Amino acid sequence: MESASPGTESPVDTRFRLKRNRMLKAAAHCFNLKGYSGTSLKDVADLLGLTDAALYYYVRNKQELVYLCYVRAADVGREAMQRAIGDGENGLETVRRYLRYHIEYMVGSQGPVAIMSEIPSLKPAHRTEVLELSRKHSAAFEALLERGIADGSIASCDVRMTGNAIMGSLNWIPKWFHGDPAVAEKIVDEFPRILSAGLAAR
Amino acid sequence: MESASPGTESPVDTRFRLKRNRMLKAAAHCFNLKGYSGTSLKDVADLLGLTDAALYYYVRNKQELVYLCYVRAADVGREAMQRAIGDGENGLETVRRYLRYHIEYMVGSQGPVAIMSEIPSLKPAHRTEVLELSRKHSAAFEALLERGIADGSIASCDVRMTGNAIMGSLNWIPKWFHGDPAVAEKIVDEFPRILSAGLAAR
DNA sequence: CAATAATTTTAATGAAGATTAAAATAATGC
DNA sequence: GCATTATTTTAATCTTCATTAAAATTATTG
Repeated sequence: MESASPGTESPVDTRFRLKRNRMLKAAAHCFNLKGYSGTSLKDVADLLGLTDAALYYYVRNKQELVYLCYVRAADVGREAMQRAIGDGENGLETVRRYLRYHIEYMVGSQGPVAIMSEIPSLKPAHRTEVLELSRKHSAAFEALLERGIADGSIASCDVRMTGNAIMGSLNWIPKWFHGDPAVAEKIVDEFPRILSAGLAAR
Repeated sequence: MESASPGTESPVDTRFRLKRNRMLKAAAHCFNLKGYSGTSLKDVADLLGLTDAALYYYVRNKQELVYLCYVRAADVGREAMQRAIGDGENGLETVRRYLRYHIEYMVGSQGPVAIMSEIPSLKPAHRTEVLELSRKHSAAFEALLERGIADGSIASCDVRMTGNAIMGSLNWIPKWFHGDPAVAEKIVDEFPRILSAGLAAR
C-alpha cells in the first residue's frame, strides 16, 4: 500500500499524503457508520479535529472524497490478492490466504474500508474507474477459484456465483463491524474458514 | 406478506396500500441502483409516472420512505423464515429452504428489496425499530443453525459469525442484481447450495 | 530571522432538492 | 348527475450542507 516510489517524495508531500490517508479512513468510518447522505463533511472534519472547509485542501469535493475512499478500498483488496498469489500453494489454500489477508486488512490497521454503496453518484470517469477496479478484483478471485478447480483442490462450481457469494459476505463486514478489537479477532479467526468451507473438493 | 386482516379494509384503503407498495418497490430499486443520496424523490416519482410532490400523499417524507422500504425488506425476510420453519425437516434442510425462499422473494416478484445502507439516518424511533427487526431476524437464523447442530445435520460452528457470513452474502445480492431474469434464475439455483455448502456435518 | 509556502479558519454564497400549500383533476357514493 | 372524498399537480418556499474566497495561522527554508 502507500505506493509512490520513495526517495523522490518531499517531506511535505509525505505529510500531505499521510494526512489525506488519515482523512480517508475517517471518512470511511463515517460513511460506514452513518451512511453517505448522513455524513456531512463536518462529521469527518470533527473526527480529525479540523474544520469542514479544511478538507477542501485535500479533496476537490465530497464526491472525490468518496471516490478516494473507494480507490483505497480497492487497493486494500488488490494488496491482499497479490500477497496471497505470491504465496504459492494450491488454489484452495490461496483462496484461504487471500481471505485471511483481506479480512485482516479490513478489520485491522488498514481499516476501516468504505463500503461501496455510492458508486452511482460518482462522476462518470471516477465511476468507470472504480467499477473497473472492482471488476478486476472479482475476476482475480474467480481466477483463483478456477485454479483450484484445475488443480483439484476446489470442487467444480459456478465460479461467478461462488465469487459473488463470497465477495458479498466480505463486502458486508464493514456494515456490522465498527472497530471492536475482540470482534476483529473473531472475524479473522472464523471468516476465512467459514467462507472457504464449502469449496473443498471431496 | 401484505398483512392486515382482510374484509375489514375498504377498497380505497386497498388501492392506497397497493399503490404505496408499488412505490416502495420503485424506491428500493432506485436506492439500490443509485444510492440513497443519489436518488431524488423525482427519480422515484418518474418511475411511477407521478410527480415528486405526489409521493407525499403516501409518505411523510423521504426518511419515512426509506424506513418503509426497510420494514418491507424485513417483512420479506421474516416471511421466508416462517415459511421455512413451517416446513419441518432437520436444521440444515430448514436453513436451505429459508435461503431458497428468501432469495426467491428478493429476486422475484417481491423484489427489489432495499439494501439497508441508511439505517443511521432514520429518526431514532424508526431506527430502533428497524434494528430490532434486523436483530430478530439474525437471531432466528442463528437459532436455525443451533437447531441443525443439535440434530446433527450441521457441524458445530460459531453461529454468530456463521450467521453474519451467510446473511452478509444474502444482503449483498441487491447490490449486484438489478432485475435480469436469467441472472435471477441462476442465483436461485446456485446460492442456497453455495451458502449452505460449508455447513453440513461430516 | 525574514520570506515564502503550506494549512486551516472564518464568513459568505449557492444550489439541489426536499417540503408545503393551494388549486386542479379524478374517482366514488348517493 | 351532484357532492364528497381521494389523488395529483403547480408553483413556491425553505433548509441543509457543500462549496468558495479571503484572511489568518503555522511550518519550512534559505
